[in-house]
Amino acid sequence: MPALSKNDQSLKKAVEVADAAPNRRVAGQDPVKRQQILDGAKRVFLCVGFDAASMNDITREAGVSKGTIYVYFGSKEELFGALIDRERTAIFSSLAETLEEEGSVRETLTRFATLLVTRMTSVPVVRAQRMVIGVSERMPELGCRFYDAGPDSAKGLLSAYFDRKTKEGLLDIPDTAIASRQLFDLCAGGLTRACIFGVLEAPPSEALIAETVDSGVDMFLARYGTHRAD
Amino acid sequence: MPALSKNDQSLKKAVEVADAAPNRRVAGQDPVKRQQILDGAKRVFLCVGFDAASMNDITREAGVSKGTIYVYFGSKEELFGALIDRERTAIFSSLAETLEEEGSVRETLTRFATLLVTRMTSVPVVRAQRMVIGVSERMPELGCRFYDAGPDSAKGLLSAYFDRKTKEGLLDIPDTAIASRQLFDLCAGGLTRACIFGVLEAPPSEALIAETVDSGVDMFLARYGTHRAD
Amino acid sequence: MPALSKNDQSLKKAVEVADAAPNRRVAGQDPVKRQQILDGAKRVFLCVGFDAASMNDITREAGVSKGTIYVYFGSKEELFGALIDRERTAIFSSLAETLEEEGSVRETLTRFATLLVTRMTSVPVVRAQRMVIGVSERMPELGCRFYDAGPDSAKGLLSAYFDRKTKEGLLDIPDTAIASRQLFDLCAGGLTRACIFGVLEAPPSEALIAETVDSGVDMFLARYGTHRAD
Amino acid sequence: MPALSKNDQSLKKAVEVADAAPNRRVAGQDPVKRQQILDGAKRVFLCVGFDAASMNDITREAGVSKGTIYVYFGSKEELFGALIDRERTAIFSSLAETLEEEGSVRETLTRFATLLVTRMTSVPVVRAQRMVIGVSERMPELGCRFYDAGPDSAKGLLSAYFDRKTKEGLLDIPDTAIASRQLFDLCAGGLTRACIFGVLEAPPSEALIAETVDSGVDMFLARYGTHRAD
DNA sequence: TATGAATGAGGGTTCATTCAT
DNA sequence: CATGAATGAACCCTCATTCAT
Repeated sequence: MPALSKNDQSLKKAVEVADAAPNRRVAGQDPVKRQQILDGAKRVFLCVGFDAASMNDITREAGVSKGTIYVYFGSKEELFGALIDRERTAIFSSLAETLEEEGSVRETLTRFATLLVTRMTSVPVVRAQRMVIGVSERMPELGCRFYDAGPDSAKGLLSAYFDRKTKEGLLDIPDTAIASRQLFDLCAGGLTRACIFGVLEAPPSEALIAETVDSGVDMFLARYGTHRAD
Repeated sequence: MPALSKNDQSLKKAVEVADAAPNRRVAGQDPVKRQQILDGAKRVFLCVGFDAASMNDITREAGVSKGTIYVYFGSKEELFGALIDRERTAIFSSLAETLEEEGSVRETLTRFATLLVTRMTSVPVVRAQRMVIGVSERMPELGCRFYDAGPDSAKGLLSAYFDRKTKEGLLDIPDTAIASRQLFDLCAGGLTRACIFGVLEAPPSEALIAETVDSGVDMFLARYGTHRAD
Repeated sequence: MPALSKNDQSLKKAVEVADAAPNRRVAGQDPVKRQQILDGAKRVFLCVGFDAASMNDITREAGVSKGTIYVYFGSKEELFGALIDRERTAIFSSLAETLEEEGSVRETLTRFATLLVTRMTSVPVVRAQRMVIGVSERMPELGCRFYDAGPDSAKGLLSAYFDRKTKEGLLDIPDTAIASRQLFDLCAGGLTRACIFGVLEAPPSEALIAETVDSGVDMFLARYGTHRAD
Repeated sequence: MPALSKNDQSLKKAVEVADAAPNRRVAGQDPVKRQQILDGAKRVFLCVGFDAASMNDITREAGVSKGTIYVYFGSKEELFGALIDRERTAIFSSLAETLEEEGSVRETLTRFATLLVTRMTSVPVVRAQRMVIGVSERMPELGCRFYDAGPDSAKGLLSAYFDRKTKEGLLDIPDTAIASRQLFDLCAGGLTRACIFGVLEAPPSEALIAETVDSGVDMFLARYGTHRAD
């Protein structure tokens, strides 16, 4: 069918252009190649850390030449920073939704904390945190960026939620900033730290996460909950 | 000339013995030299981190030769591990005493937690943690050793204290292992993490520590305290 | 079919010609583009020298693409050689005229030598000489070309002038080739060498040039001048 | 026999110390190894110039490891500078003596200039000059050092000689600094420049040197000689 | 036994050249 | 035909480790 066929082609072309078609060449601007490099870098950095990772390894793993990497990223540090930014975004995305869904305060906090700790203790996230920490002496802004947009943003979401629930009379929290940090520390802090130090070789089991989160939420509500929290 | 010759030899030996201090020298067994090497290594590692520290720097700082270091420590990694073991011991020493001193449960926990977080967030300890984490991908057992004998041992002390106070009726804790981890996370976890990521450029102020610890102990006692806890 | 085919070809050619602006485009034959490349190369080479100049810099400075440069010049070395040839021509052009103008032998030689040494010691010419010398181990023919068409051609002009003046009885020169080299060395050699070695950071002042040239011409005429030379 | 045996050993030790025995190890202080490195560097630098010479090539040519080179010389530039200093010293040594020997002014100047030009146009000296010139844009002090201690020192010797002979009435030179530069330029300048540019592929023949020097001295004495100069 | 000079693989980065577009 | 993104060898230099003394 000619007409449709024509439309199909137009559509395809439009999509390609929208996708920044792989054949369009602008130095250091091809997003596919950029992701390819970041993927290779991720595999190498996650395995051995920043210092022990060599640009040669990344070259091999990413399947691009060394020169190409330097077109997209000015230095090893810049490449690392871009990688961390990308990963951090993925880690902490879509946490907010869990606070919007219906349910009691206990249910909501449990749901939120469970998702948070599951992510924070996943293998790649643990490795990412290790790396960021490992270089934070030399690249301090990287640690800040990771922390601010990561744990801190999670706490920001919580604070807003606490404000809301305090107004509704379901919680009674004098300082929501402190409270959100406490919930974070209680539920996610310990397991994350255990993973980061390598004490837990694998991510914690669902049961362990549940136990930890439940204990944490118990304690949190014992302190801040009103009789209507459950 | 016999007499003179004998004197010469005696003199020489005496000098050697004097030089050798009271210790018998067996390869890699002189504890003074071992400490000397570790002291030098500490200065260098803390300043620049594991990867950036060169054995030449350590050699210079320790005042011993390269070969000697390799007699005492088989590799750079082994040296680093030995250093971390020594430092960890120092960091968590004498915490137990704070639980033995008199005072209410609240006072005791506040005292313990304040000392703990002060140590955990001191500059050298933060650096040590960063380094351990940074290399834990390559040296996994190092992180475990640090964690087990560090945070975990602190929790062990707490658990024993909680058992005692639960028996005395001052606390009501169903699972003291969980409770000790919770207290640790509430009081020390957040500030330590902030330091490790470099968000806090300097150790937290006494006021911030006090606020954090007080909030944590408040919450802890809201959950586990009996009417007799204060 | 001939007719149609012919038309097709004509059409195609017409389009090509239209596209190609007034110049016929044959690979590497557009003299304007060639000069454009050489101009860019000159700026870069003079600034940083042969080895430190990157083809990327030249590309940027010349405003043409990398591939285009390689169409016009087979390699970096070839490009450099072409540049030097062009510059050399400019450096030693219009020297001949100074020998044609009227004036005594002393005046003429002084005029000629002053112009010569001024040019030889100008910043770009000094840099060009340095570069040629610096690569002459790797590109021996380049040095020859520069020398033959440069200093040597100047000497050629002088020789002819000496022949003329000897016939006129104003000079008495048994070997004009030797004499022209001597005048060159006396007047231009020393200052040029000082500039090339960097002992003179800037080109010599007019006064220094005058002094040098005057001393040189003095000596020259003391040897070769007749009583009628002045 | 004890006594003799003892003497033998002492003697051996003394000799070792005097020779700076190859086995005496002080980092970067073994003069034999230092010369070995310089010899290797000389071969490589002279062949391809500064930029094109790679430290790996020098490593191979010198028969020492890369690390060792960097113990003796902090960088490629420092190594190059040391090499040039060594060569320059050798080039211009023992020129002074030729001015002390007996003979007429003409004979003395001819002797001095012949030796000077022979050295300046020898293959290694030509190559050394090329290298120094090639890098003088980036290492200006190197060119100065070479020039000052080289050509300039030769001119210094000449000036002193001219002063002496002027006092003796054999020469009549108003400005001996200018005169010495003139003699240098007349006799050595042209041939040296021809060699440096590669126009003369091999050092000039003895005949060519003699012709050049004779013409130069002729002219020099025509200008500055008194009737008693020969 | 303690020393430290020597090793050489490997570090991050640059750049002349090529070739698909 | 012009373009410039991609290549990858080669650059200078560092440093964990060894071993002759």
